[in-house]
Amino acid sequence: MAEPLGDWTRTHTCGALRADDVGVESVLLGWVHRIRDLGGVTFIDIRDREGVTQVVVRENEALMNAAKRLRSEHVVGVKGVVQRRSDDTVNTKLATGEVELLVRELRTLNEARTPPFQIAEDSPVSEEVRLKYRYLDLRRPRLQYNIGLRHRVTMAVRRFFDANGFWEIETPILAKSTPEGARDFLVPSRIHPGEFYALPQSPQIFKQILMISGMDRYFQIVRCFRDEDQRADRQLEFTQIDVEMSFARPDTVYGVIEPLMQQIFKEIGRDVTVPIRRMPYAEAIARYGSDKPDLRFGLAIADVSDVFRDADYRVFKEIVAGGGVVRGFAVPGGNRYTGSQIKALVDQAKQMGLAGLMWVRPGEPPVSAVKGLNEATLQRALAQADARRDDLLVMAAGAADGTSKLLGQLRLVIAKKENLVPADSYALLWVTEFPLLEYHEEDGRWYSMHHPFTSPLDEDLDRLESDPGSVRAKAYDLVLNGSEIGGGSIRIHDARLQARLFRRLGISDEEARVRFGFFLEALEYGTPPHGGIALGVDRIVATLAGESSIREVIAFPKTANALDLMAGAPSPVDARQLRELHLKPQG
RNA sequence: GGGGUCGUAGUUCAGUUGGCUAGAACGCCGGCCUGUCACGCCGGAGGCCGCGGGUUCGAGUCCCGUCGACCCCGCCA
Repeated sequence: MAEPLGDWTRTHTCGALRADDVGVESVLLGWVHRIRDLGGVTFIDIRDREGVTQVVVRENEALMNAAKRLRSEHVVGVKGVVQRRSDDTVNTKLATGEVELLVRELRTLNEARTPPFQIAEDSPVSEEVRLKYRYLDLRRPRLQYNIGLRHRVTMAVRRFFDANGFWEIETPILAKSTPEGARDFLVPSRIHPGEFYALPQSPQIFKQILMISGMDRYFQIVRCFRDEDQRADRQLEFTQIDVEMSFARPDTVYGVIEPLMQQIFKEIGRDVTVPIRRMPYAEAIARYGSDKPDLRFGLAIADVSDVFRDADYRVFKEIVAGGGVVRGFAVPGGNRYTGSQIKALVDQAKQMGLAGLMWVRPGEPPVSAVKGLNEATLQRALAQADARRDDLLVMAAGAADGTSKLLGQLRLVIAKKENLVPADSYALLWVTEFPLLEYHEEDGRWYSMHHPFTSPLDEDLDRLESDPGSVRAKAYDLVLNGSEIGGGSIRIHDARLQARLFRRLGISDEEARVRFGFFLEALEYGTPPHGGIALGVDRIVATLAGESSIREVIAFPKTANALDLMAGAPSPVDARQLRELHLKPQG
């Protein structure tokens, strides 16, 4: 039976009491964490967000009876006196473990049904059950920590930007659809039949306009929406730290974001060394087969094409002669692999799409999968790939980017399988000089790799029409442990260049006007050079929390199937609502 | 859109080749216990084996469909 709180005021949280408080009268309010009923004495652990405190009920029959009726997760208030625990009963696992509260009054403020899973521990529970009872899961230590960490990170971000002259400015959630890019979430307009707002995929155009508006330095911790399929690191709605600066070069952006990352990592007690390493996109692809290389471990890919240009191995020789490459990397400790282990590796590679995987085992003489290769060739390959005595060199041949990308995937698989990823380590990296454009075979046109407002590198600009694939952009990604946690660019601030780029993208002047007319017009009213970046809060916090899914750092996430299992969204709506919005169900 | 893993007490799981009267641990309920802190001890309740079909003398187990969770590919300017 629930009792009123009455005139009780909380004097301490459940994480507050210390030896200094002995003798103090205290009121604690919280949930029943655990009960240990020993017959003549009952210990109750009371929990709130700040911690757990042990309270003791004894000697008072009415209190003892009341305590008997308590169950896990009931909400209680206790009033009593703080007393020191005897030396042999101090609990060093609790921050409050030197003291306990001797209860004089007990109020059951609310009862609780038996929860579907244990709250007091992070015992394993299926994600389905956890998501349905998210409010209970959020009480457990793991999510309490994660959500608290997220709060500390976003607060650190706000403090940082405020201290550095940035204004937090809100941009519309009901925005205009820009079909380029991800699928938009559409919101039907009641007032304008047949017309729609779109939820922002990012506030890109608005923040650029804010630069035109002379806001100079902007940031926003902002929700973005993309109606695409989910992943462990992707939700329909996610949160970005959106940043834009006037008069910025890439270095200006790095110079702001690097100390920001230092502040963020401080929240988990980690230092970040600045400047953060930088690597051009082309190198990332060649050496790691990825535009977001995980640099917590080695296994860098080496090009050994030269070794095979004239070697007695027709397959590789012909590939190299045809403009292809031979690339590979050394697997640390791979020299001790048994034949079946190597076969498993080769099978793995084939499954991932490599035509074949050649291997060389160092030794005197080296042993190779391919017969007829002379020792000198093998030694040269081993040396070129920097393979050590106990390594195993694996190589593949084919087109440069494709081969590296597949080797890059193999690299990740092997690193994971061989435990080569150091626990508790963080590797930050700027990937720079992304290509401006990429060609899509399906419709035979060029698309922006980042977005159509990205500025080309000045020195590549004259190839925009003649060799668009070779034009690099003033675009950069921030990579943490092989995960893309941010991306940005210097923008085009010249209306003529912007129009030229739209033409390159096959967007007619007419089409550009319909889609971005207001923005193109704005560009003509004195746009400062500007640029910025957007960082993924969910991914950053997940990595800092050691979580592999961003669902663990979002209070109310959706499932991979885009459902909110707790609230039951999405759901059908009344016919009346549809009518007001001028919508008709299909079929 | 495609591929993979999974679905059995409240929870996490076990359940050989089809033979089950479906088990364990934790949780839950009752009792005992005056220094526990994952308290301990004794006892008890609890199952549409996700759902719908099929094969079979017989299905938790095999087959088909479906729903749901997770992972991956496509997709994510």
